[in-house]
Amino acid sequence: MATIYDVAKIAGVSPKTVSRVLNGDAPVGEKTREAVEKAILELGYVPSNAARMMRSSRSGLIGLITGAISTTSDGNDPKGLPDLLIVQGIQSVMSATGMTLMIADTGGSSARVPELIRTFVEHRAEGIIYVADYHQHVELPPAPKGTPLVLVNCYDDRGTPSVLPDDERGQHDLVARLIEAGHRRIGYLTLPKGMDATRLRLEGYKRALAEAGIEFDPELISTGFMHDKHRNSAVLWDAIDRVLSLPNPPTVLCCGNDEMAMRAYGILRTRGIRMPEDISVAGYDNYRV
Amino acid sequence: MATIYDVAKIAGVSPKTVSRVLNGDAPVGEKTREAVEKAILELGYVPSNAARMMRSSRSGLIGLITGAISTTSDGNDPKGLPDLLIVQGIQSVMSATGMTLMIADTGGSSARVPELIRTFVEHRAEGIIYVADYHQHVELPPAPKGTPLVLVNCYDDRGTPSVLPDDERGQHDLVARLIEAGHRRIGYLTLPKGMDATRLRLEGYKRALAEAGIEFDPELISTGFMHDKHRNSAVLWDAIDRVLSLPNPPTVLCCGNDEMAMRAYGILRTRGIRMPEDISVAGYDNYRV
DNA sequence: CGGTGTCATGACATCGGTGTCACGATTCCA
DNA sequence: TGGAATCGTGACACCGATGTCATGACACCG
Repeated sequence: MATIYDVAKIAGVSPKTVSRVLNGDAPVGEKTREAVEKAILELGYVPSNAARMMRSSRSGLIGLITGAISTTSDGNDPKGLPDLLIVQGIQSVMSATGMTLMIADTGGSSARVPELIRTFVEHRAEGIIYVADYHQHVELPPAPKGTPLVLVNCYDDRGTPSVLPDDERGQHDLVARLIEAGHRRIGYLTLPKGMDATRLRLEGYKRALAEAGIEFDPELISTGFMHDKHRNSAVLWDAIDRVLSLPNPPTVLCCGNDEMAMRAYGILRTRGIRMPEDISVAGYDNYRV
Repeated sequence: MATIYDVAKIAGVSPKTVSRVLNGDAPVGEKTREAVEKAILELGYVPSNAARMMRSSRSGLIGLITGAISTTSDGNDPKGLPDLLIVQGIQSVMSATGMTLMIADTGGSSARVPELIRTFVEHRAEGIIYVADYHQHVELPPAPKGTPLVLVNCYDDRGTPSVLPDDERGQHDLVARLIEAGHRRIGYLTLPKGMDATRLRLEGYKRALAEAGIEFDPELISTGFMHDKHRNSAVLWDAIDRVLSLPNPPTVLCCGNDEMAMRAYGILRTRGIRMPEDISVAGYDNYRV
């Protein structure tokens, strides 16, 4: 691989002058510049990032750790946000900034995260982003000081900066809108218990009810989704059964994610229930099929 | 960020000895090793890949360019293979080899590929892999010699090594099996014309017929899928209509991808046609919902 | 007991760029 | 017209690792 010295020799100038042509950080004579550019093309010279980085101690790298690549094609996980879309967004911002985004996938096991962080630190990444599969609590090794770490879709105990979906607010707004549309009995098929999103959204649901002066009826709440995807259908059937057989059934079913909403359509239709005449279905998430 | 000199000073040894502890490439005294390891922990020292790379000229990096991340969540593209799965496979091999995989996404525009290749070359990646969305022909800038380039799901004119799905063989085997199962009239709903996969699979279809001594009937072939996803449904309806209204309709419908197969199920059911009593449906692809 | 080999370690050069400083040649302004 | 500012360029050191070679201390062998 050609070096800046090779280019300098061919162009008949000093390496430093070649560097100036490359970076445009100091004036260079017209003829000199042309000679250098010709030599660069001739050799197919590409500067070494490693050498450049050593001197300037700026790597231009941002590390992104995610499980998005290995988990996404299995569309059955309970997800808070489609993480691939997050990655896309980050990617587009990066390319606009001139930084290089290094993406590393956990391959599904979060145990590999520390190892990946270390690799990024070895490369002196100027920042590390960790995008979790779904809204959750995480335990990461302490970020080496000097390298900012940002958590997306998750948070830890150390107060590391994080970007989180506002599940409480989102659910609140949805329910508030349903109330505004005249609904008083709002069934809610939740995500599995124990997930942060589940808890936060339930809080949002309750707050919206409280604000409208409607009493909270725990009978209307049912878990409709499991981590174990094989049992999902049965669980959802049961949950829908339960709320529909109430003496005073809900006029709308609010679903914890869009996949549930899709399935609920099917289940309700199978039972001969018309939408939206008999009951409405609302979903809060972002799922694409 | 701490350097090897800082560690050496604290441990009271020379930098070279620290290097030896890190790499284990020469014997180091027991007590010395302990002192060095203690100093490393104390400083949170992580060796700089850039410096290491300069000396050894081995980057341990493999660059992967793909559009998988930005295009996949829109599940309506005609795909030859689910490229995310390919990326996953590569990732797992890499982590087993101790190499670091740098993934860069094209953000949908293949025009960004040369730029990404350059970035990888600047990082002195030891190999570059380009994974295309679907089986296709591509035109890439010449790979800088010394850096092996591998194309996946695509090929060029320069004879660059590539990994391709064997569409001809796969379709042939599928059709051969259908014939074996007793089918003689095999309808085929193809991918859009002009795609390599379409052409190759059609060849496989014809070869299987020829081998069984069945005459090829162009009436049984119909394009059932468009790049323009808005028109997909209409096109598929028409295609199915056409083949079903033949005087001698097919006993099985072979679909160019699994999405088509899924939709065909729906369309056929809507028309009151039973499967597999009236007609069978077969798909060849790998699509997950 | 001298010579040869292994062990443990350090001095020094080197990888390929860039920051700093120096220097001659112009240009400019008072 | 003389001193100052600017331009164009090169010499040199330096970033942080590691390869090469040298050195001193022992151990072993005949």
